[in-house]
Amino acid sequence: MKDKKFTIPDGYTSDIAVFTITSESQGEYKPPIKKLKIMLIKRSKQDHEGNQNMEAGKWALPGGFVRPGETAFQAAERKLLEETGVDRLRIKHFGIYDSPNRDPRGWIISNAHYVIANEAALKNRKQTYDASDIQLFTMEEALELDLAFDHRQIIDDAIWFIKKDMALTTLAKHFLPEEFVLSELQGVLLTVLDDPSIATDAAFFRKSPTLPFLEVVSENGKPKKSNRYSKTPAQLYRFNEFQPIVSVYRNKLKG
Amino acid sequence: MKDKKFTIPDGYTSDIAVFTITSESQGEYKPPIKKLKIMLIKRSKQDHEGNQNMEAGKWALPGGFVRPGETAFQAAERKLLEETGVDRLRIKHFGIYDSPNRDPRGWIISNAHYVIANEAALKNRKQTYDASDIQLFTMEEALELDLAFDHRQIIDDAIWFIKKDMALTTLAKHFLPEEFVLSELQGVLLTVLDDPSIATDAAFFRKSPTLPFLEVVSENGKPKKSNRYSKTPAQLYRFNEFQPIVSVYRNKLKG
DNA sequence: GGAATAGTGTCTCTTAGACACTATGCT
DNA sequence: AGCATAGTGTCTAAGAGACACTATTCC
Repeated sequence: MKDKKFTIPDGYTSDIAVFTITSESQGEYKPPIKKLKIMLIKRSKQDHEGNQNMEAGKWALPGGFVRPGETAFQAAERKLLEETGVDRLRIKHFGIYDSPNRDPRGWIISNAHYVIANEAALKNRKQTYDASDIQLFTMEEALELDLAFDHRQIIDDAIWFIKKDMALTTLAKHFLPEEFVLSELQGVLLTVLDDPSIATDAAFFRKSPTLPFLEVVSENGKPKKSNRYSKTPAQLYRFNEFQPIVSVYRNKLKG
Repeated sequence: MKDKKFTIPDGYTSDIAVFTITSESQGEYKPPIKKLKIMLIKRSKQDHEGNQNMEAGKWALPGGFVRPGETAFQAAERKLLEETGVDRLRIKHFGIYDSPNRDPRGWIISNAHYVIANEAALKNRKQTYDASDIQLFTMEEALELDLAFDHRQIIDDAIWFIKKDMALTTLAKHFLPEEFVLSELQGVLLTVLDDPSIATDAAFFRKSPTLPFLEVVSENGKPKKSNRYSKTPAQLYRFNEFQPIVSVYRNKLKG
């Protein structure tokens, strides 16, 4: 770079809020209790190159510096794998944090991403040189921790984006297996949304089959059912590619 | 900064897509023709400090380098004022562009923002040292220009965000005067959205008064009317603070 | 009266929401 | 049979969409 008349940042990082929904079994033929959780790492004393780590001992979002030749997005993919052993997840950028004093090391710009991990995908998470511990926390737990940098703010914002995307898009599909039963979908939605049309069984079971982005699963021309969460076999559904669009000028509203 | 083990970007910039809706009068007592336009600047040969400017002569989004002690957001406000003389507008961040080869000068990270400018606010726009020309373009015109850097992509994305926010939020209010008539709102929405419930007069005029984020304007206890666009006086409305929320699991959908 | 914009009356069909009811299969 | 989950029947009230109609004002 020839022209240095302007000032350049001291660092460019990517942080990732990894969300999952855990299922706690309530016994056979019962739907499990689902909870939204976020994965955080405990920052170790040194990074994997032997340098002292800032904010060691505090809980933080996985993430780190973007390398040259990389976009923040690619860095997020790489760091997620490096720090947690988690791979092949959809990453979505949702914000940028560039306040000059957010990091004591200098002017560090952070890209915030969120990711939905199927609970199973997190099973092979591991400790790394950068993280002395990795754990899942509920939203309430996470916001009470002593968090590094401005990660509390980032997590707050991430939660808001998850809720918004859950209501406005078919995001829920990333929390579910390919084929699922309506009570599973209901459980996922209820971890984040609070709406009578979802919480009321009669309403939800009647409405769901008409949703254009859901379709029933068939096998040999017969509707495919599962009794994994109930004694009565329940219809299996899957998401199709339909991208719903809503508008405040068309529909009934909630404020 | 003591630790330089990682690589730092060569620059950090803010770009702003300034949108406005122009009104072309069709004569007295007629609603004007409204069009969504974007303000672009023609990059001059030198910047205001006398340095050679990259991509001179091409059309580009207003924007520039973020200064130390500044966030990208604050830089967007400052550059908008510097380059266009436009002030006091709401700026919204919508994306980040950090591909390593997007700018020939090096690894330049750009924050993309959009802004809604009332047409009147753009009236005092001016040429500056950085911009040899400033003009408004329709979306079709803008996407046919020879645009600097990856600004075509950024503009494409900005259009998508404007459409989304227009449908999902009360964004339309920033394109309208404080008090407005339903046909004005309809005109604004139709520049971006295409929906029978908006385009059909009977449907739109019946639905609008029930929208919770709109309220009728009164004066001395009487409904306040205007005949600026019609011979028959039309009711004036304003937006209130209601923030509508929609969900794909509740409402009728469009794909 | 004619033209143009701003609405309203009325009808039909669909949907939301509530509540009671049936269906299935394990123990 | 009892229990828990998965639905359906039926009613009511509200809303969407279509089409014709009225209302106001200027010329």
